[in-house]
Amino acid sequence: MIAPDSGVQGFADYLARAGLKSTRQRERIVRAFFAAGRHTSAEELYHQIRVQEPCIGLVTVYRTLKLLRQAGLATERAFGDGYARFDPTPADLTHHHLICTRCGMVREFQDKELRVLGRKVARSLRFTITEHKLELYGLCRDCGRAERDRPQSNSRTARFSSRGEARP
Amino acid sequence: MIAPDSGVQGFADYLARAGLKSTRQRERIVRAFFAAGRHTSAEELYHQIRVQEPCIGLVTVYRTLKLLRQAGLATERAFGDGYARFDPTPADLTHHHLICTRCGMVREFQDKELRVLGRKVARSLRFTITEHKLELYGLCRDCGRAERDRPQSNSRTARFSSRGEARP
DNA sequence: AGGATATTGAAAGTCATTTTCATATTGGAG
DNA sequence: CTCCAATATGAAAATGACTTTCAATATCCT
Repeated sequence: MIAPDSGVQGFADYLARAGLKSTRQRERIVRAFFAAGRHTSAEELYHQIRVQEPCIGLVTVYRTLKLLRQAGLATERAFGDGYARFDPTPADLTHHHLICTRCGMVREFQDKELRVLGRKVARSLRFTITEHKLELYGLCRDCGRAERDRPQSNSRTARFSSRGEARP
Repeated sequence: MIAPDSGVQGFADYLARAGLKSTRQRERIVRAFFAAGRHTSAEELYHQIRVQEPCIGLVTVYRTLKLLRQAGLATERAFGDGYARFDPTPADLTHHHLICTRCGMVREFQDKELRVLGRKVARSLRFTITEHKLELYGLCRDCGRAERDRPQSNSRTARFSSRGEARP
């Protein structure tokens, strides 16, 4: 595990190393990012920050998230709802996702064996892993039951979920 | 393994079951999809089909791919280059991806243990799996070496790759 | 301080994908 | 076979997440 603010510090280090400047906006965005938990979208971050600090642009949020990714501190995900979601990378290494294609719920799980296996395979192919994505799509318990009762819902545009993911 | 045309047949069944109509366009698109191999984008399919059959719209390709997904015959992927890619679902169950974030190369690999483990975990969470995604992001051998020689390339817009993935 | 260099945000642009809508096709009922 | 209601099609327009442009501003090295 990693201490709460080490991500913020890590980003500062990255900026220094890369000869980039540290600004008030970047600091606020990065702090909000690490405080926000997981599966955060750019827009969500933007609105959270705007509450206390209206003078910040969505553009800068996007740019800072890109930097976080380049620094290896953020992992980008795509669950199929059209938004890019970001996770702090350390968490990334310890959890995976089950995504219900019916109700959109995202459930996390951990499995050490899976992680170890993944690394082993990658190493044997001489690949240096920086990010993981294990995503299993299917039906959660409730939706699985519902589907068995009333099969073949021919609903239009069953585009995975759409906004509002279920959080633990 | 599954016979070459069983996917096409499976789609016909799906249409019948769902009360949808079978058309010349859908047939051509689905046939092309199953013939195309893996990681096919909508645009690629479109152009392949246009060669022999100019009277088909990109819109219909998108719509048919959505149906294929609803039928459980296609799996959507997002490697980070901005395109949605589609794989026939049976293949999906037998291979995973290593994606180089520097040169964009996509390499497939298989690992039975990984698959079995994933299923086991999902079952223990009472989740019915329909699709898999194990994607490992990092540096391929060549890029890993290059990166060690000339570290911290602060290049603008290192947005994963961009078009033209490497195929085996 | 002073100035080269990087950063910001508003507005405009991009681009894959979706929606609209008028026209055409399908397939079951009669 | 013919009708016709329901479904499909495609061109054009819309959407919407994300990026680029550019003039104004902030950072930090000396």
